[in-house]
Amino acid sequence: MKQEKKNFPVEPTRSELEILQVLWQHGPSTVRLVNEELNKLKREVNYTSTLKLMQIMAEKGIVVRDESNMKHIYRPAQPEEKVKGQLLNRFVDSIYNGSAASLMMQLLGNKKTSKKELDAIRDLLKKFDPDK
Amino acid sequence: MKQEKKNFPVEPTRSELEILQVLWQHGPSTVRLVNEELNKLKREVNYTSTLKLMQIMAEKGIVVRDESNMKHIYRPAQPEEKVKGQLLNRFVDSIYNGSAASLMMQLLGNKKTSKKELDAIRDLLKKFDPDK
DNA sequence: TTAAAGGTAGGAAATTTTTCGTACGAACAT
DNA sequence: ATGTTCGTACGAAAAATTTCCTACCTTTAA
Repeated sequence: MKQEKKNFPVEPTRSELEILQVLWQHGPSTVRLVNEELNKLKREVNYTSTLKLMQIMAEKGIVVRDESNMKHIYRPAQPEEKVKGQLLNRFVDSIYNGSAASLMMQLLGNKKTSKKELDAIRDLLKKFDPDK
Repeated sequence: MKQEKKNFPVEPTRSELEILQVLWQHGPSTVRLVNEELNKLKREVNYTSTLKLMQIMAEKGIVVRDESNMKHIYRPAQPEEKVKGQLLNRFVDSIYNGSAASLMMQLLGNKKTSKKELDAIRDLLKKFDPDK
């Protein structure tokens, strides 16, 4: 086995991340629901493919499942914010050499970041450090 | 072939990204140099493995190589900022549902984001929109 | 001129990730 | 009771990614 029940879970693959997103958005769910969402939002994928992937995720400890009923209910093993934080850290480290400021720079120069978003960011910053 | 010379290049895999990082840091380089950096910074990897990967990247159009000399020189096909911008967009979209503000929030709450970084971010924000 | 060092090309193995077929059990409507 | 629907398990194929072996060419030092 490559990785047991490490405190720090293995990092999700691309497909696994898609599944996590559905779980985050809908809360604990059945495979059926997740699969339907994936087909709706992403690409066409077979039910058993999603099932298999979620089973694997359960093995890896990325999700936890409730088997008390026939329809197993899956939920993320870690809090959403924690997982996202880890992903963000990895991202900043690998792409921006660990510099959050660099990332910000790019974000601000980004066409896709709207005026509204910018304002929201400014507010956040004020709230975070009022004396400035 | 999966993707020709699309204007929008295929997205790099994890390993390919590591190679890009070396190229970004050192400028156009030989396979030898890249391989040495990978071994120094990341994990042990055989010379020909790196070579092969870089050849594949050239095929995909992620990098361009100068074959005029025996020692081929590889360089990123796209400007660093552009590629990073694309990666960032994908990241924000997939993890934060497209909300740069959400990402910021996480960044600010992050232990790893130092005081220094925060100050830098604030400065950036001021420079970006002085009238505020 | 030969051996050693260092380069590329390319096939193929190894690994990881993704997808799906098949088997089989439980629930349910008829 | 029986067939249809809906569920899980699991093996394995398919696809994508990563690694390395081998062949062979060029340069260089002895």
